[in-house]
Amino acid sequence: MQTQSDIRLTPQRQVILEELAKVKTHPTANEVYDMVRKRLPRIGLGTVYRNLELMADNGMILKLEVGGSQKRFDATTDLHYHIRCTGCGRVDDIQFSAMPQLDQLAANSSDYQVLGHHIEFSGICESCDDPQEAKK
Amino acid sequence: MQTQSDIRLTPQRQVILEELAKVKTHPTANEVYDMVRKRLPRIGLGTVYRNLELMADNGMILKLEVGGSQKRFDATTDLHYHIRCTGCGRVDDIQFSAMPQLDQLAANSSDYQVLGHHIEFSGICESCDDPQEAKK
DNA sequence: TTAATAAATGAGAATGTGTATTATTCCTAT
DNA sequence: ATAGGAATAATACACATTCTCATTTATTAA
Ligand SMILES: [Mn+2]
Ligand SMILES: [Mn+2]
Ligand SMILES: [Zn+2]
Ligand SMILES: [Zn+2]
Repeated sequence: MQTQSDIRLTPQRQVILEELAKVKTHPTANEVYDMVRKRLPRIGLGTVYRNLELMADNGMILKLEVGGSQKRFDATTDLHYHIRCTGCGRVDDIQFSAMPQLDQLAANSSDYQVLGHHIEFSGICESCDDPQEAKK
Repeated sequence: MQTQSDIRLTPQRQVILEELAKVKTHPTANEVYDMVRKRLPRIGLGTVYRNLELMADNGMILKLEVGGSQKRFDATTDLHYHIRCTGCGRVDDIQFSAMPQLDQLAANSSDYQVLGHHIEFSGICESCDDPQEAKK
């Protein structure tokens, strides 16, 4: 039995992990593809999707199913929350400490076996808040 | 100025609203389409999408951008939280009281103008937890 | 009431994200 | 070196959602 299964560290997987770890932007699969392609020009988009999914299943990275039409990925796997700009779609971390005790509350008030939770704030980021700034 | 703008209550919109209000299941656009079609057999799927979107923009209903590949809709607009079954995808309400003060916390720890938040729990629903039950 | 104008609809095409298929390449273990 | 299994690249496919536009329906102004 292993949740952290022994997945083979192919060159593609290594580069995907490294590039994802470099950024704090919670990139989409396509954005990861673009980053990775600079180092592995022949990699396929399917490989990126397949491996991001696989790494998320193995707990090596997080798959964020936030608002908007695309899933996003996060190299930081400890429980933390996010805010999404309704203007431009960017996703940033929210720094205050997580509240794992919420899971117990949810378990008490439902018939589910609760596995976890995520909080997604929405708002307007600095660039979108200040159109003058953007025009300059 | 009106957030709750004066949207015309066409027969299509009325039926969409009524059918959505009937259920507690947070249906997808397609599921709403199926419900509505029993009363308005000639309605177009595009009309359902267009009006669900418009009603959500006007605060008449909620659009839930939860995990999974489809958006879901909710006739209950006051702040409350949801849990999604990772087995079958169903979405239910979580009954404990909302925490609007979280928005202030998020505002303090970010550069965003915070507009709101949503909490999505994940877990296993009763039917999915009990395969025997499902087989019967 | 009627004519003009505007808004909404229905049908279907188009877009975009993500998944499945498959032949080929790459590892790994004998 | 060889055989079996795993991973990849290319591409086809699925499907949720949006877009386009001709037609219908509602509103407004004579
Ligand atoms: Mn993060
Ligand atoms: Mn609800
Ligand atoms: Zn923004
Ligand atoms: Zn379930």
